[in-house]
This record gives sequence, structure tokens and C-alpha cells, in this order.
Amino acid sequence: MSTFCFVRGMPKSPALSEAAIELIARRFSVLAEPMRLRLVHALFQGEKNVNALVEETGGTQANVSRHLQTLTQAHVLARRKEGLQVFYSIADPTIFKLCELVCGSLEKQLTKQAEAFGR
Amino acid sequence: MSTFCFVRGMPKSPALSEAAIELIARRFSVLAEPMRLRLVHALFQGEKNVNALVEETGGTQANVSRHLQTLTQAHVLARRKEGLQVFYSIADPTIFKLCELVCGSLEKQLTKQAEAFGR
DNA sequence: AATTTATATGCGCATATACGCATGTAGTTG
DNA sequence: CAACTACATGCGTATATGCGCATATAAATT
Repeated sequence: MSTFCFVRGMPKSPALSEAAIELIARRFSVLAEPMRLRLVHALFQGEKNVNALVEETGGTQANVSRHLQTLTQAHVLARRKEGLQVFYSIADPTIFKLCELVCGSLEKQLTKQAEAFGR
Repeated sequence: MSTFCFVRGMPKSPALSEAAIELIARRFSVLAEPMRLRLVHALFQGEKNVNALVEETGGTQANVSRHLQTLTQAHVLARRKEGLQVFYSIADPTIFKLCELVCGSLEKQLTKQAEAFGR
């Protein structure tokens, strides 16, 4: 439990373990690909099957499938098989907040840069 | 402003632009490297110069410097020069929340997996 | 069982990037 | 100005990973 306290540790926080750091990095790297973000974004509207995601994202079926695998292995998405089709949905609700935070931060940053030009 | 609303758009959210998606992906990718996370983690305690970060992270000076550059260009860190030394600090406060969220999510995930073994 | 549909995966290539090593640059001190 | 200190950067290499293409698997239909 204390292993994962990245932020705001007690005085002398116990130096986040190397293993923990690598898990965190991998988690971020899963979200660090445009196609995977497009998939996640598409799934914000709710569960969808692969074909729907292929059409919506404009990727090839093979590529979409592989990225879905990556996201599922990372427990970001959940997989539900129904007959011939496979339905994916968002399994980790923190994804919403994560994206909100990043978007907000980027907005603010770009607004500032734009203002810097204005004067 | 609407360009960046990743989550929870109005009915028929306006399909996040390709440019926005790529900015978001890049932001995540900046945090997707163990050494950069170690640096950010070290800076949670406050502003530090390069040498301090080199010692704390155990990286080479060259490598640390390059990663600091990456983080600074992404506006995650801020740079302050003082004589011979350069001090880095966290510029984007959302980083705290981001890391908290990811850590919490990973903890929960691992706890569940551990329990699955218990029975 | 053969065929069709929906999804997954093996393979090769191209690209990106982290690291080590050496060197460059800016500021300080003698 | 020479030497030193703190930091940055150019370059080559090794590794990782995204993509396209073809093919494999699994389930449904005939």
C-alpha cells in the first residue's frame, strides 16, 4: 500500500520502488498513442464492438484489434464476447479524470502561449 | 475551447480533432518513461538542481539533462538558472493529480489480482 | 461439413527514442 | 586569460513499437 504512494509521502517518503515506477510508466505509455486515445475516446460513449471502432477511428481492422489488446491487457478496457462479435468498454473509470486533467492542462498552456503573442 | 473537451461532450460530441489527440498522446508519452518519472517524483519535494537529481536518480549527467529538457519542453517542469547551476521544479500542478490517479488505479488493480489468487 | 463473418495474430519493415561516450558552452575562480 | 565547474548537446547504437499484409481462429449459417 505504501509502495504506491507517489505523491505527498510522509516526511522522507520511502522512495518509490523501481518496480512501481516502471508500472506507472507503462500505464502512461498505454495512453501515449493517438490510435489508442481515439479508441478510448470512442468508448466514452459506451460499449462498442470492433467493427464499429474500426469505422469510427478509420484504422485497419488488424491495427485496431492489436491496440484493443494492448488496452485490455492494461486493464483500461474490458472485453465481452457475444457470438461472433467482441464488445469493448472502459474498465478503468480513472481514465476519464486522466484525460480531463491532461486536456485542461493543455488548454491552459496553449491559451497562455496564444496570449504571449497577443502583446 | 470545445476542441479540447475530450470527455463528456454534448450529445454528438464534436469528434476530438486529430491535432488535439496527438497533443494529448505526446503529453502522456512524456510521462511514460521511468527516468522521467523518477525526476518528477524527486521534484515533488521541491526545486532541485541537476546534480542533486543526478545523484538521487542514479542516472548519468547526460541522460538526466536530456530528460529534463524533454520535461521542460513539455511544460511539465520549469527551469531557473542561477550562476553555474540550473534549478528545475514542477511547473504543471496537474502532474500531482495525474500521478495520484494512476497510482491509485494500479493499487486497486493489483489488490484485485492478489485477491483472485487468495481463493 | 463447408462457407461466411467477426476478430485475432505472425511476420517484416520503418521509425522513434533511450542510453553511453565524447565534446561543447556558459559562468566562476584563480 | 587559464582552469575549473555545472550543465547541455552531437553522434552512433540498440531496442521498442506502430503499421501493413497475409493468414489464423472462432462462431454462426447453410
